[in-house]
Amino acid sequence: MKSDLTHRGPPSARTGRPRNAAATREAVLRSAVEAFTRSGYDGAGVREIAEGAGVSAMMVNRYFGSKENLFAEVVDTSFTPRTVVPDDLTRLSHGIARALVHRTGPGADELSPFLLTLRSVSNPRSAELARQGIERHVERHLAELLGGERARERSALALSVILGVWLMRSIIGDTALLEADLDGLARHLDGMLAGLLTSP
Amino acid sequence: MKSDLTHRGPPSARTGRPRNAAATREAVLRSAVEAFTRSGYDGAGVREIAEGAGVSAMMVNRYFGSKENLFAEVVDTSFTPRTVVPDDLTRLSHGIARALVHRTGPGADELSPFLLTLRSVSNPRSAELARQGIERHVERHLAELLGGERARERSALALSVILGVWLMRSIIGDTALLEADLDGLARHLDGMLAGLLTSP
DNA sequence: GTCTATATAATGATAGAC
DNA sequence: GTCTATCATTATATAGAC
Repeated sequence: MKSDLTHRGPPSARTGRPRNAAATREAVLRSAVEAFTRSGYDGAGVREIAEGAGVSAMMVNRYFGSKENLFAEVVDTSFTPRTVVPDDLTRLSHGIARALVHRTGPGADELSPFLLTLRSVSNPRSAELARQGIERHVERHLAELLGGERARERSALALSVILGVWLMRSIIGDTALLEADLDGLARHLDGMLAGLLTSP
Repeated sequence: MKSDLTHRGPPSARTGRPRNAAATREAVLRSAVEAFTRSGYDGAGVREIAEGAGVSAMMVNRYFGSKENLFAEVVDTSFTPRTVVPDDLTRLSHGIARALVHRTGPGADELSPFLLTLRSVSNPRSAELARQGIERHVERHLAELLGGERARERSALALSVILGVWLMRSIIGDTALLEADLDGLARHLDGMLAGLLTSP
């Protein structure tokens, strides 16, 4: 059957994007961030990712070699902007607690490296890639910010709390946490993190 | 091809178990607990579960209707014995912290409702079933133990910490948490949980 | 009560045309 | 640079024999 260029065809016909390797790669990567964050490593298919980028499924392997390689790049892309752990130490626990409560509420933005991690840990390969992302990006950064003894360990523990709350509120949808008073929640989290983040 | 009863055939030939509906059901359920805990809802297949029980894949749907129904029973089975949250209030946070560190170390037993939950949250259906299991079993129990104001909310927050640590140590395998001094880790966790579990 | 065999759909990856 | 078409595999679920 001949292709109908008014409905199907190369990207230029559908998206206005010209045939361009870099632009296509970028579009696939962006679509992959969304799909993997929404459905996890196993739950997102290469067809779905390709469709989100307006290209055929073949392009995914063309530019990234395999689904696993694509996921590795997605992890780095997703962890690069820091939005939960602030850049300075003043009122660190307070800032993290507020951001955490705010970004795990209903209707919050659905693009977070923590969501990506939580939904991809059931597969050992993607879990390992997520581990590297966490350690190299947020954990190391927070540990440098903290300094003092066992900074790395305290940083990892703080991240455990962040991941646990993100899981219970955003993914599991625990009733008590979703109906809780937001200020009270933030106060509890602030208290827990403060004991961890202030040098022992 | 004719079946060779010395190698294949009904369960009585392989496992010594007689043809018995209740025993077969039980065997499938036990195998399913292991498989879902090891690989999560999407990662575990009915063939694999059936093989672990020494029966054919057909038996799974015969006795449980569908994979999803089977998972619902697995959640209840897995959450029923309480091993992390103790039954009395004395030194509650201390007991939880110690049990948590002990059961998330390398070589710890691999059968926990928290592992089952963490590896099944990427699928919305199994995540919802896990939510019900958490709320009806551990969260409610711990809240009753706590009493006081916002007991349910504080219970859910404590479970967030437990899940977060379990995730980072057992599943993600965070280097800093696996190499950390165990007593120091338990002390930090005790401190965080104590502020949460003692009435505000 | 349990089996083999099959229906149906979806997956990641690849070959070859244009 | 991108496509269509297809490969080989795997998934859950079901039909019918014994």
